[in-house]
Amino acid sequence: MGVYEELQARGLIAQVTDEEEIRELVNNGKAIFYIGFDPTADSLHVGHFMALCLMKRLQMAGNTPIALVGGGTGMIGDPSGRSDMRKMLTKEDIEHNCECFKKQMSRFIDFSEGKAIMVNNADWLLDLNYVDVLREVGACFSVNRMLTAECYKQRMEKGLSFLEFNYMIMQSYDFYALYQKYGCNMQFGGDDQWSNMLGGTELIRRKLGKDAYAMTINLLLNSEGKKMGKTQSGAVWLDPEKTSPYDFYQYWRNVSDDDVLKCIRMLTFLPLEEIDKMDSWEGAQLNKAKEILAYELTKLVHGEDEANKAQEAAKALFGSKTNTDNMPSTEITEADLENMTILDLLSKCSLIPSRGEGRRLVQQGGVSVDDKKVTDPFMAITKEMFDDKGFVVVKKGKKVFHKAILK
RNA sequence: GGGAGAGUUCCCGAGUGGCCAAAGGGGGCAGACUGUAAAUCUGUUGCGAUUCGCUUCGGUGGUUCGAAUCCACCCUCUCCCA
Repeated sequence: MGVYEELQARGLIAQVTDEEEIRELVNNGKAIFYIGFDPTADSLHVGHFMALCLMKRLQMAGNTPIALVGGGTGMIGDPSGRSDMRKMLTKEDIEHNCECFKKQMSRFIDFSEGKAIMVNNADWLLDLNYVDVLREVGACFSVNRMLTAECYKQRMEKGLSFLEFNYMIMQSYDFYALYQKYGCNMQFGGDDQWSNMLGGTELIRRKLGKDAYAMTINLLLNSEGKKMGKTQSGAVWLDPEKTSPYDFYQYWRNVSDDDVLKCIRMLTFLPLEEIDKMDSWEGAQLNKAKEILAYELTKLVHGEDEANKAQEAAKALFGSKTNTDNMPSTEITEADLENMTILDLLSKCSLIPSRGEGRRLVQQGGVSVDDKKVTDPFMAITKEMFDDKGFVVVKKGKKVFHKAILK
């Protein structure tokens, strides 16, 4: 089975421009492909992770990936599939984010000895001359056609600025530039990028009379059709500073039944035969599959050590024994203990956004300290509580554990 | 440039002088039930406090005893015309 068939079997492939040709190139390691990442934040997230995995799979099959960091396109902002305009980032932010991206990427992809290339489109986009670009590539685009593109649909109702409208042209220009510079013959990306990618193949055809190909991968959607990798507090980040390995593990540990297998298939590197066996799992066994998913992903993103720690911490907390070794923790001092109530402790550990929220939690029976339910929002936290072990375990709801360590 | 309309709490969306910290829904959080799932039911959801106070309805001023609600100017967006 070639890598193309594997991608297919994993449910990753969404759309392709020319199946036969792409299969041929990719399976024989002849593809030089690029995937673009716009620096919209200071860390990559789960959506990017899928693209990185795709890169890795193809790289392992002998193809050459080009990771493109969007220092130039980030200045514009991709309107694809969005109903509102992105917040404009400052140049400094973009540069900073690019650096963060580069660091994280090099942990996943092997850039040594020309096995992969990293580029930044700021290098060619920022110096473009407006009139030259209009004459060189602007003439190749039909506004009529562009306006019918799927990616602008949502914006046709709420408004689309000229700035964002040009995003497609910039991305097309990237492909065109990479084709000439590196012989890049393919572009991959999330399915929401389809229109932008077609713009590139079209431009290459018109300007150079050559064929280039595009392929999109399915977005990771949950059974309700929403993008996965998002929590109420924002994205699930790959940066351990922004989403701890434990939280990362927990996110996947808690996916719904309907989504486990799909996630394992799309995101992990487990052999397909093994995954197919899990297909028939139900009930408690299916719950086991979630554990596998969480462990595998945490291992991929944060390494084996962190994955083990996260798994042990989770097992200990949700199992019977109380192994507190790897629990998220906060240090408090003796001075903090002065007149400290449970509300103070909760906010010290960042478990509540406001004291009112904490009060409510206690009233509804959602807080416990060392396994004893707290009923009084003014319960004093005293030094004696820390006596035997030097820390106290605060539990919020059923799943959030935190260790307060007395320094 | 001319005309019409809109901007409300995390989101959608009611409210058009006092009874409004603001209906309803979504989402979130907590409780029950469970498999750390889903579904369901219950409670809760601006900030601080032991029956109270404080800050919010695009911005700035004004009218009024009192404004999310009325007036003026400004900003942003949508639509129609150019």
